[in-house]
Amino acid sequence: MSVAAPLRSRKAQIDGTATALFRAQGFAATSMRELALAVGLEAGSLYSHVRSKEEILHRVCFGLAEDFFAAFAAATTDDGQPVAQRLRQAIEAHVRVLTQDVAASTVFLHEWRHLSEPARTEFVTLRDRYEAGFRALVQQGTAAGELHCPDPAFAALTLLASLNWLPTWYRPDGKLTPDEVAHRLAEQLLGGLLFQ
Amino acid sequence: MSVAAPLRSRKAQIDGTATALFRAQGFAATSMRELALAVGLEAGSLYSHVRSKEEILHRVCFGLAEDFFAAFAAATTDDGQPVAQRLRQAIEAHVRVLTQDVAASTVFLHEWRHLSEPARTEFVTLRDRYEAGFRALVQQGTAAGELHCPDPAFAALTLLASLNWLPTWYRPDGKLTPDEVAHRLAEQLLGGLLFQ
DNA sequence: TAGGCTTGCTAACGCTCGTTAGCAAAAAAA
DNA sequence: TTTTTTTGCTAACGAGCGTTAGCAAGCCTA
Repeated sequence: MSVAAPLRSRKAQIDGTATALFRAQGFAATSMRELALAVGLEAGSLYSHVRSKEEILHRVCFGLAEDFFAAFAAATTDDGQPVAQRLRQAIEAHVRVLTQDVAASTVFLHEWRHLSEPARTEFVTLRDRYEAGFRALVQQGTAAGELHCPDPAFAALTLLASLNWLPTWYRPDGKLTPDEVAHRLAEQLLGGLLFQ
Repeated sequence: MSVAAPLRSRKAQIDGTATALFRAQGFAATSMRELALAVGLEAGSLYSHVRSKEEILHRVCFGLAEDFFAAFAAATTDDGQPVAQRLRQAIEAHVRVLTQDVAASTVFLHEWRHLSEPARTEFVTLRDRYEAGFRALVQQGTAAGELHCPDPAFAALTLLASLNWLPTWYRPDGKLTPDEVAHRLAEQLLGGLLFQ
């Protein structure tokens, strides 16, 4: 039995470090030698654990996509409640995934462009399907008279937009817990800023 | 008098083409040879018009920063009106700058990280100062009882966040004019989605 | 017409990139 | 114990990078 068993496998450690570097500098501006140094290996040694640089990006992007879909499904399957409530839960679920791993979220949101085909197209398709889920909720809510907006598709788009800038400013060590951030965001987006 | 005088100077053409490439692929993933090809020159010839690759990025980032400051100032100097109205105008002004040149906006929002010091720090300082302008508006509006939010700083942050995702989805040839987009966004963010 | 700036070319510089081959030690499996 | 797998190293590959030097042709000014 090894005395100091690694908490994470080397592969997971490489993925995590790469994610942090991709976030800070971008995929293209991060070299395998840089990654190796951060992990404590030589450049060539990385390839004992990882097939290529892009494979890491692929895993991060599609891994997070799964997280988003799972969270959305869990938040919206309860059909008993009003649509607005389910939308609120979907918002909070989205924020929770974002805050859970800010680095991975940033990579998911910005670095997927560096995937080569066909992964890139596959990713965009997933992304569109996820957005369609939000759009459907807003549409149902509007139809049911629970929400008011001139254009549900537009509203859904800008709603997600509001959430997806979060990784650029959110700090895990800030004074608000992830759940508080999620709640306030949902409150502000659904209720608006105007006093009424 | 030359028959086919260029509409833009070569330098402006290079800046514009580079901006489009930086937007589509990122600064680091765009090579000077690629840029030269897109402009119709050889790689070395670019340096007759441009000092370095980073100089282009610098011009784009700081140029747009000026645009944002100018638009914000013009939108908020009229002290006669209520704060909420001035905030609405600031939002619409921000959106107008974003939509005016989506490519440059995207570079401004994402690629500034590739500036080297001291330009990078200088840029971040400008960005912070701009955000502080919005924060002050929201704070004044809340103090005046025109806006209701638990945390003005948080609200200002997420307000700008909502706007800054726009370049990722906005299409100039879409069915909404820039002014309509600006108006709807302001409406939705200030009024919220909930029917009330 | 002469001089100097502007614009663009070709060729090359030193450097870094992602990745691979070949080998050695350690760890796990038999 | 022997064998196999895992992990890591060094060295190097071909390619692409940003940038520069040196030169030629075209243009404006005098």
